Formats: sequence, structure tokens, C-alpha cells
Amino acid sequence: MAVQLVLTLPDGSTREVPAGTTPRTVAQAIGAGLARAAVAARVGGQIVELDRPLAASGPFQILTDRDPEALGVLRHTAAHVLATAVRRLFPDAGIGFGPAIEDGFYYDFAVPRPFTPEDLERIEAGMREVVAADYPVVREEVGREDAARRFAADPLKLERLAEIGDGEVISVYRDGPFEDLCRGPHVASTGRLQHFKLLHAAGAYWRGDERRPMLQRIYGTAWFSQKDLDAYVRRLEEARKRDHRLLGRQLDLFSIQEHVGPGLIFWHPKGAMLQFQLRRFIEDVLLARGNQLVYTPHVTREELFLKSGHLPLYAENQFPPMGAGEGEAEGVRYRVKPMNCPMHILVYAAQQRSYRDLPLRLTEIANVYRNERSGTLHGMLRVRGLTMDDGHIFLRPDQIESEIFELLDIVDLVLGRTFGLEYRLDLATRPAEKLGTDEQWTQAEQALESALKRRGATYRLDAGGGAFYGPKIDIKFDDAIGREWQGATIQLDYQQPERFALEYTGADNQPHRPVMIHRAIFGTMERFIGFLIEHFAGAFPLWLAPEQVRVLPISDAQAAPARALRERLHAAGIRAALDDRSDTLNYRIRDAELAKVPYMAVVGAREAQAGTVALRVRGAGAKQEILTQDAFLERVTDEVRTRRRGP
RNA sequence: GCCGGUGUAGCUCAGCGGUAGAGCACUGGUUUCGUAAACCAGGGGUCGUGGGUUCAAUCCCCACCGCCGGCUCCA
Repeated sequence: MAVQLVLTLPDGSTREVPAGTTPRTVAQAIGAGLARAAVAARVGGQIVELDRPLAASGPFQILTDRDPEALGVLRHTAAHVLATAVRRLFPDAGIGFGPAIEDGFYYDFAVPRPFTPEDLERIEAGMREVVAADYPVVREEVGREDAARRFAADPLKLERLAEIGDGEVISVYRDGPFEDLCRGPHVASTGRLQHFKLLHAAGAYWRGDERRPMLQRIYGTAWFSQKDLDAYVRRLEEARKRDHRLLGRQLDLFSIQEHVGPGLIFWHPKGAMLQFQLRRFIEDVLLARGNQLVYTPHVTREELFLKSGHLPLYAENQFPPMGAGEGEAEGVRYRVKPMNCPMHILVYAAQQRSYRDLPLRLTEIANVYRNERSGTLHGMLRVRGLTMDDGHIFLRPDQIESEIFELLDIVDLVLGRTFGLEYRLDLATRPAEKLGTDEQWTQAEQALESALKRRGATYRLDAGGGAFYGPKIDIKFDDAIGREWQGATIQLDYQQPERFALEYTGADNQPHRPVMIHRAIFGTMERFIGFLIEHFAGAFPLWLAPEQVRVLPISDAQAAPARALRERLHAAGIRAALDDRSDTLNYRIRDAELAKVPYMAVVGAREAQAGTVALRVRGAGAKQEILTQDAFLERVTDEVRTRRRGP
């Protein structure tokens, strides 16, 4: 007589089954429809395949093709199907890892030559054969020696096997001819995979370690329906249209000139206007909150960065020394600065500081240069010449929490309340290699955490992700294609005040060492504006738009009144252009729409007569609105002043 | 930096071992127009750079540079 298990279903009801019953049987007992839609099951907290015998009582849920977790299971199997096909075509291919990832899956292979696009086509066709064969995906638990025998020809798998602890289950999944060391779970058979597509191949270091061999990774995507697959492909296409590199050219915002150098941005007038508006905005915000502007040199004697500790540690990311002769000017080696912190420290240290001066908040929108590795450059999102909105705050340890709280508020004011952006907060704590005492770290981490909690912010814990000099809060966002980038950052630093022997005189008339916070709200103008371009798809809110209004006379007869309207707008501080070219109105409207100008003010005979404008709003199509010039001016200036997000 | 792909006019792209083409953009002219492309004409390219093979290279080979997709790294 088997032991009876009690399963608690999601609706709260319970069901008694003998131990060893499979989820599939339970699903069938609940209903034939559910059994058909079933992909996997959640038992306790764990997702298992449908044919895994149940061993314990507890919460139980059948996952169908409507549960997001089920998609992960399907994609994981898709990775195995991929490996099955690759092994068939390339029997000697070594296998690495093949997980499900967001929107798809990949598998890494050790092969003597990289896959070609033609290989991918053959492999995808091979996958369709594996699907058509509808191999059951069979789980087997094996002993260590058995596993070692099975994967004797796969050194990468053996490496993984050696890491599995003695108490842990070693499981193997087989579909047809292919066997993989794998934790699972999987769908019941390869036939379940129908709607998939291989996307591309790329090199990837084994275990993400650049000292280890490079494997060939094949990426793919898989969905439960053709409709979902099509929607995904469309989503990728839409995302590509928002790419800031494409829009940057189409809207004439910026360029990168090959003969000047990669990663160096030319801000064209329209892009420069974006940056100008953002600078004004952030400087206003910071000045209103007790920051002081400074300007500091772009180059320095190299010793400064030796003292700060950047050299030689950071040398790989710095441009080499400059000057006459062998990297020297008058016998001294100069470097262009990759960071501003030592500069701001010198401003702090230029006079004696009292505890009454703290927090001392120095801020500078500064250009710095970093010799980023060539393969990492990416439009404006990753550059070599960066314009940081960089600030350094010098304070007493007891001021940390309130200052962090204040900084988080500025971040939310700028990113959240002004732009309506979604961003994530990561609390990065002490790494293995660190400087400073454990007490300092504990105090610092607690200060960051309690500031986050006091704000009611949700954040992820990035354990061990802190800098060697202190913990930090990183603010991250996604670009159009879904890649994650770091924008704002708030970092505590105990190290540099130490290295530069910074002091302030306390109320006790004794010298004390201040703590330092590095902070950036936008991060860099390049990355932030690149991100904004993608976020708004180039259709910037009025206050940011390089060109806010375009005045369009219907014919030459309205040239004078149209010009007068443009002058009125200029006088009101509005960036207005006049398009009185001899092209048709339709042509000029199309031109303005493509340039993503927020407002088109059309002036025909009727409007010229009545002192009105026929207003066309970007993206609103032919819907138009007739209003007086006064009303129009008021509306526009009001929207600019309040930094409204529209139109 | 590493792996793969790629580079033809300002942009998007076609082409091919016999020294280059389209659309858009630009310039000139005609058109004066009521909400997403009027018409006609014209100018514009050392085919990324440097070597090599060849009677002849934009095309084939090599190297370098840039770009794209990943990996690694980071604001």
C-alpha cells in the first residue's frame, strides 16, 4: 500500500494521491483539457516535468502554456533539441551549457571552426527533424561514475560534474540520440517544441572567463504559438527602429567619425540642444539642493592618478601619457583624466574644512576620456569620450544615511517624476577584495540599505558587487533591444579620503577623516541621451525637443504672417523654425513629422486673417485644432515651463 | 581585447575580373498648394585603407581600420 500524499491546488482545494503518481496523472484526473495544455508542474517551490513521480505532500500546480515558467521549460528543451541537431551534424562538437534565457535559449559548443550562417540553416532544419521524431525527454538519476562514463568524451561536462556535491542528485536527460548532464526540467517530448527560430551565433568564453577557451554559442527563440513567435519577431523589428544609432542619424543628433576615432561623439546642433537643456535642468536641481559648481582641468600630471590609486590598477582603461618626447612634457608625464574624483578632492583639500562645512557637495559636468576596449563600444551608450554629470560629496559618517536618502530622491525626481522612466536599484555590497575595516563596511552597507528602505524603494541585492573602496547603489535601465545599462550611481568611498589624507576639524577641535560619496544622476550625457532617444523613439517632450514648433505657411501669400509668428515664438523663448520652401504643404508636413517636431503651426489665408494657427500635433495625424496665437503661445510656454511629458 | 559577420554617393541599397547604378536627400527651374512624398533637369563616388595575384581588381587573396551581433568589461 503506497503512502498517500496530499496535494494543495492553487484554488486551495486538496487532492489525495498515492506516492509515485505523476503530475500528468493528476492533471488528467482534474480534466482532459488541463492535461492537454500541461507543460510541467510546480511541486512545492520546484518546477518538475510531468512524468516525475511525486514524493511529497504540499502545494501543487500544473503549469500550462499560459504560465511564464512553462516558457522557460520549453526553451530549455529547445536548447537540448538544438544540441541534438548539432551533434547529428557535427558529431565531435563538445557541449557546454544550454540554458533558457529571457525570450529564448542558447547552447555553447566546442567546435574546431565557428558556425556559418549556412550551418545555422542546416541546424535549424535538423532541429525540425528532431521535433518531428517527437522523442520523449527522459530523466534518469545516475551515480557519479556512471555519469563520468557517459560524458567521458565531454570535458566541459566532466568539469561541471566535478562541481556537483556528493549529496546532490546527478540527473541526465535524454532525447533520442542526445544525452545531457542537466538539472531539468523539460517538456515531455521534443514534439512539444513547434514555434522556434535560430537567431545568430557568436563566440562566448567558457564560463564567461576570457582566460578560458572560446566556445561557439547559438542563440534561438521559442514560443508556444506561431502568433507569439511572430509577435516577438515584430517586437525585435520595432525595437530596431528605436535604436539611438539609427535615430541619431535620421534626426541629425550626433555622429561618430571614423577618421577621428571610435567612441568619440560629435554632437550636432540638435543633439547639442538636448544636452544643453539637460545640463540646465540637472544643474538647477543640484544647485537648489546645496551643490556647488566647480570646473577642473582635463589633464594632470600622472602622479595624481598614482596617488588616487587609479594607476596602475586602472591603466588599461586610461589613455597613455602625453607630451613631447617619450610621453613627456618638460620631463613630466601628463594624462587625460578618466575620472574627476581626484580633482574634486583637491578642491576640498585646498583649504581647511570644518565640520560645519559638511556635507560639501561639489558638482561638475565634465568630459573625461577612457580607453574602453574596442569591442565594447556601442553608439552613445558606450563611448571613450564621456560627459559625466559627476559629483562628489564630502561628509561625516553620521551624515551618510540622510545624504543617500536625499540622493535617491534626486534620482527619482529626475528619472521617475520628470521623465517617467522605469529604473532598477541595485545595492552592491562588499566584494572579496576590499579595503577598509569590516566595521566601516557594515556601517556603510547599513546606511545605504536603511536609506533605501526609508524611501520604500524596491531594490535588488548585488552581493559582492561593490567597488573595492566601498558599497554602492547602481541605477540601471534597459535599452530598446533589452540590454541592461548602468546610468546613475551612488558610491561610498572610504579609500580616497584616506589616500589624500583629507581632514576636517570636528566640534571637538580634533582632525577627523571625512567620507566621500561619488554620485552621478544621468551617469553620462552620452549614455543618458542615447537612452532617452530610444525611450522616446526620438519624439522628445516639448521642453527637450531641439525644434519645438515648425511654422508652415500654406502658400507664399502667408510668408510674412508666418515669419511674424515665428518671431513671436522666438521672443517667447520657443525654438521655432519656419518652413516656407516652395514644396507642397503635404510634403512639408511629412518632413516635419519625420523630424518629430512636436507642434506644426499651419498658417493659411484664414489663420493669417484671424490671427490664429491651425495646430497639428506630432503623431496625431490630420486631427487639428484652431486656436489663437495668444492661446498657442500660452500653451507652449506653459508646457515647457512645467516640463510636461507630451505631446 | 576575443569569436563571427560586414564595409559601393549624405542615407538605404543593387551590381560585377574589362575603371559604377537606383530611390531618397542635395542644387537649379516650373508649381503656390488646407494637413504624411507636385513636375522637370542637374551635380555628386580615389567602391574603407594598404599590399598582393592578374594584361586588367570595386569584384580574388592577405593585413590593417571602422561598423554590426555576441563574450568579457563598464557610466
